[in-house]
Parts: sequence; structure tokens; C-alpha cells
Amino acid sequence: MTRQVLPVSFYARDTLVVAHSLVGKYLIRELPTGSRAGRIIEVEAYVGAHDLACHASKGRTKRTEVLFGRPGLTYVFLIYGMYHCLNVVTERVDHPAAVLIRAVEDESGLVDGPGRVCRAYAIDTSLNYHDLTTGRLLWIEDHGERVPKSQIGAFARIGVDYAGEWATKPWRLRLKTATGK
DNA sequence: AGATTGATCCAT
DNA sequence: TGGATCAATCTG
Repeated sequence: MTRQVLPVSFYARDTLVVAHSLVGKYLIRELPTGSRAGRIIEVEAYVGAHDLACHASKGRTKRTEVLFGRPGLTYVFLIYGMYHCLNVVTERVDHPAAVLIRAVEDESGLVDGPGRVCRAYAIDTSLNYHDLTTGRLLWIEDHGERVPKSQIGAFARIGVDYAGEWATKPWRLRLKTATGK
């Protein structure tokens, strides 16, 4: 089976295309204790500064700077003082957009929720700005699976009610798993 | 439903 | 420099 580390060209595309393509890919984390891999089940797209749900809509600050950076970088932030969220930066430099990894499935079962994913994979802000294309510490692989678009459900994004009409965009994408969950 | 928890941002 | 805010999760 082919196992390809996703290259910059994967991330340097339209954010909704990247988001759809990420479903069924594998998040890989290398730790001193060994490595862990999870199939990506759910993501959310944040498409640019005009998207009022996207953190970059608040402007270019220290926190959002990475969103304006190279595709294939991570954007990791702390939320509610307790949990971390992992995003992958997309599109071209100076177009601030990203995809949030919301759920994965691995040998331990479904890891459902962005804070749980980061806890399970030991991801915190020390991995902010990490280059996902290097194949070390943290990256995403294509394992050659083809996920039919009919297997991906589209829903409103979670926790962005403040974003007005942008809150209703169907940009949360979730794989319809065998268990139906 | 309410509590938790702390980095960030801007004005009250 | 204080306080509101927050791409969440756990417990009741």
C-alpha cells in the first residue's frame, strides 16, 4: 500500500477542496513512546478573512499570523483555557484559511471532538507553526483510500453562532461511518 | 444547565 | 491594565 506524506501542493488549494480531501486521510503523530495514526473522520473549513467564523476575520494579530503563512503549516490554539484545537493552513500565503481537525478514528475507537483529538495525540501550542510536509513529529498521510463524496455529510460548523450567516454554511464535513455515528 | 480555565485582544 | 471572549468538554 502506498503511504504518501501530503505535500505542500495538497494544502495549497481551495480550502473546501482541501477539507473534503482530508476526510479519510491519516493523522500521524510521533512521540518518544511510539507513533499513533488516526483516520480523519470530521473536519471544518474556515475559508478566509471574509468568513466571520474564521479567526482571521478579526485581523492579522500575533495569534492569527500563522493563518496568513504557508500552506501546510499547523495552527494550534488553546480554547477555553483547557483544550487545544489543531488546524492545517491552506491556500496561498496572505490568504488566511485553514481546516480544523475535529475527529479521527484509530485502534482505540472514535476520538470525537477537536479537544479530544489534541489530548489523545499530545498536540499543544508547542506544535503551532509546525510544518506538516516534513514527515516528522506530526503530519498527514494518504493511504490510497478513495472516499466517495456521497459518504461525506455536510453540516453547519460548531460553536460559531456569533458569525451571523456564516454560521449556517455547511462547512463541517463528516464521514458516514459503518456504525452510523 | 453550569463549571471549568488561561491566552489573547482591545477599550468599558 | 482589566475584563470580555472563546472552532470545548465534563459533570450534574
